[in-house]
Amino acid sequence: MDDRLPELGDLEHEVMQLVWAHGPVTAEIVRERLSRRLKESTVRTVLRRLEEKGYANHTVDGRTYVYQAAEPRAKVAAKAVQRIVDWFCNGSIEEVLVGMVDNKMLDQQQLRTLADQVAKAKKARGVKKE
Amino acid sequence: MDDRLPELGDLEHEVMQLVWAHGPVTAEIVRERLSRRLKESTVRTVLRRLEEKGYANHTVDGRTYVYQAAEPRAKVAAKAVQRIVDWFCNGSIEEVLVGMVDNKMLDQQQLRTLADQVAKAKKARGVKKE
DNA sequence: CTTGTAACGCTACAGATTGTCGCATATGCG
DNA sequence: CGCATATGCGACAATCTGTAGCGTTACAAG
Repeated sequence: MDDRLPELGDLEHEVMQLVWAHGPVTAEIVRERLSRRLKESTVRTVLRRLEEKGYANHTVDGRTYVYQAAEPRAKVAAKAVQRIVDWFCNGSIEEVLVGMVDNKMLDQQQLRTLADQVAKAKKARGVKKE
Repeated sequence: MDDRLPELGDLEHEVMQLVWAHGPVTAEIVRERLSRRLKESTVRTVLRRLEEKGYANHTVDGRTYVYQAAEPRAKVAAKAVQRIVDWFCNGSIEEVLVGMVDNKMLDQQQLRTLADQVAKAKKARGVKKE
């Protein structure tokens, strides 16, 4: 339930973005929305590999495969960040965040807002647990 | 000044960790401290590639190359995180952080401590800046 | 100046990824 | 029961990475 998802290539990433943003999709749909114009088989291969990697699932509707994200985007992003943190620092998120502030990527006001937002979110759904 | 550093392989990463932790080092030093026992040429290749990728610099001391990190670890980590954020979300760090909280990777207390720490750090050295 | 030795970089190479397809195959619809 | 079509599979080239062997160069001793 906490497996390390493999990294994605550019195309794979673009496809996942579509899946996340557009909800359940077919290879055809993805193909249309994609920036570059590719053959269907190409799109299918990517979708299949995405599923192998654990990023997506598919259900069958008639003879059509419908893909959807296996995990919400935010969760995947969070895991990715967690990995960065583990990799570089001693798992110290603080160090990283401070680094971001140092690099003007995030200011303290943003952090404060964030903290509140998080607290609120936690209270809102953290209570009912799961 | 804000170039996207290429990603690192496992060995490259381990070497960078040594460089960051151990300060200026020679290929020999790295070789000794490394977990796996490799040939010197292997270590040198890695160091050279690390330099090509912009992670390290080297100066010459006599006939010996001395490598050191081009950028502090925290900064690189911050950039990596920033990339994740840009890649996955709309650049919304909040979304990612909230996701981390949702996944029990970070609790609000930690966030609060962090916020304080950041504020303090900013006051300490942020004042003399702009 | 010649030569041995140590420190370098260059080139290679195999294995894993990733982007891209062509093609044989399976299957629902009319 | 055929046909059109949606799928998967196998392939291939380009890259990236781990790992080295080797030829080259520079400095110190003879």
